[in-house]
Amino acid sequence: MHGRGGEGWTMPLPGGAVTYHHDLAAAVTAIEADARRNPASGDTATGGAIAARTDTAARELSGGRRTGGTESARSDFGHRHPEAPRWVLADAAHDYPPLLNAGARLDRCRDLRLAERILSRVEGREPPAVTAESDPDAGTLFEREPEPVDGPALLVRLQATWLDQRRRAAAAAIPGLSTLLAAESAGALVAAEMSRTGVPFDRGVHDRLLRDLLGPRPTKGMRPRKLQALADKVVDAFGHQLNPDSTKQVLAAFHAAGLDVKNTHSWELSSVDHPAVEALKVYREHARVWSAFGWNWADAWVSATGAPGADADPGLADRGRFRPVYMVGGADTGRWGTDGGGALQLPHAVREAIRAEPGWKLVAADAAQLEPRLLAAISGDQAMIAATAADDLYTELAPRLGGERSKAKIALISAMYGGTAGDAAQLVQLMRDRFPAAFHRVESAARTGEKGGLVRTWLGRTVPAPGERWWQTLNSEDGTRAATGRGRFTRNFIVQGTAAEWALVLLALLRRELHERGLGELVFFLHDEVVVHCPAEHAATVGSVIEQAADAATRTLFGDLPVRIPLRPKVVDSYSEAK
DNA sequence: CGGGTGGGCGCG
DNA sequence: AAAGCGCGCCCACCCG
Repeated sequence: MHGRGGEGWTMPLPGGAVTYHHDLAAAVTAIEADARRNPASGDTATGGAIAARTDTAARELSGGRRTGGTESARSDFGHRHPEAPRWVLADAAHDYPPLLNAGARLDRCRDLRLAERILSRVEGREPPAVTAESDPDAGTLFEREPEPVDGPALLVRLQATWLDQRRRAAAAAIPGLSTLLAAESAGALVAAEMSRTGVPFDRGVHDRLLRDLLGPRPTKGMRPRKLQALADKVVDAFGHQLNPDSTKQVLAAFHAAGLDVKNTHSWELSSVDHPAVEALKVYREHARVWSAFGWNWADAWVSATGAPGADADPGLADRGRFRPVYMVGGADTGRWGTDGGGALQLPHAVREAIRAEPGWKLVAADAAQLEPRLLAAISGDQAMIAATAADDLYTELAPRLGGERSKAKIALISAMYGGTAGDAAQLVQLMRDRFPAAFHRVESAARTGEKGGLVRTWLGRTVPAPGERWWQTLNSEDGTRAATGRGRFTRNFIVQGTAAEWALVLLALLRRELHERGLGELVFFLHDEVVVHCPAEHAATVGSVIEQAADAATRTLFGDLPVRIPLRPKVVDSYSEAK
């Protein structure tokens, strides 16, 4: 055992002994280091009030089954230290930040909360709320009434939960599932680390952008000067007082002007001939920047860099870090969401404020046409897979999909989203004729969804089962509409969800490589793009590391299938220069 | 007054 | 109830 006398308890459990440590962060650091010095010591078990490592976990998820098949090798992502601990956490979003604050970094983990959601949906159920349990003998974290436990009792519960999940994952017999669980958990570590690191942000640049757009920061309760001028223009155009923020008042004003508009969406107003339209559009665009990403937002979400001496250096006085909170798997498709900070909706108008610190660079990389490339892969459509060799998939496919790049794009996007408007329906028919396998893949996902069935991503993430209400409305007009809507959702789910898991594997690989080679910090992730902040002299290396990580992610998911998913890095000083 | 909903729009 | 998927966040507005 690695538990040292007086630091905690050790107890034998069905899946292997676990040790509880009073000072978990210190234990983590010591055990991680020991695992590197002595990779064979995989039978050590330890843990703490919020984390447990089991020897069963270590064997199961790393060395033990490596010879038995490709699956565990995939879930290790080619790990250099396959015997290293995989920490079992009830909820990394809650449990990992304190460890980071104490200076402990986890190499890899199993996040029981995230795994529970994936497994529940695989089983066609909704995940229960996360609870820490009272009765240590009763079972898993996710049963019975919530009542907090800690110390050894929680360890027992963690152990039981892990064993229960392991059994259910095996019973599901989905080849990619353990890879998905590992990738989701790696994402939880990345998210916590990125929130802690933060995106390098220059408040001086942000203030200048806001001043150019809105005028100086107003006193509380007032509109900025330029925004007020836009509001006045709207009022003048209508010829009477109204609040441009009020949809109701704006709609009434258009009706009073004799214009029969159903709503005030910008696309609806595009066909309306009235002097207020242009002013209103500009007003709303600027008002959004002000309210959602203005000075108040920066006050709330941008904090000190944490770098020593930064406060003393007047040249760095405006420097800070944007620290949003990410929700791993926040969307049903597995995409991340944000719980404050709005990181995933950051408007281009303020991206210039995201700047590398002196002597450093940002390496921003995005995957071009990620979803159609993945559709090619998951459908096995040979012709479309061959086309992924091209840098621009739409241009490559244009001769076979309507002749122009823009038409090929509509054809593919409409096939993936279920679009029918305009000439989409006709272009989707071209998809059916030229790429039948890809077409059939999304069509069958839609049909399954319409009938209330379950569809899964490539690695096995599963769509939520329809609720009772859905079945009750089945033979009504509401039911028809619900079925159509669910078909569109499941159609898109298999593509968007597979893209999300490709990105998770990419993050896992990139995180480890950057850390092991000490190249830089992962600071931002946005569905299909990543940003690394690194010393200028490492920027070129980081670029190739990103490209290699993308290739490795593709191989992890699809093996030798000749699909190509390039991630093109760009070295910049400001995020606004990317793309 | 506080919470919930809908409109509108930012991002991919 | 949208041009077709997934989100978050702000405001106005409505309700209790």
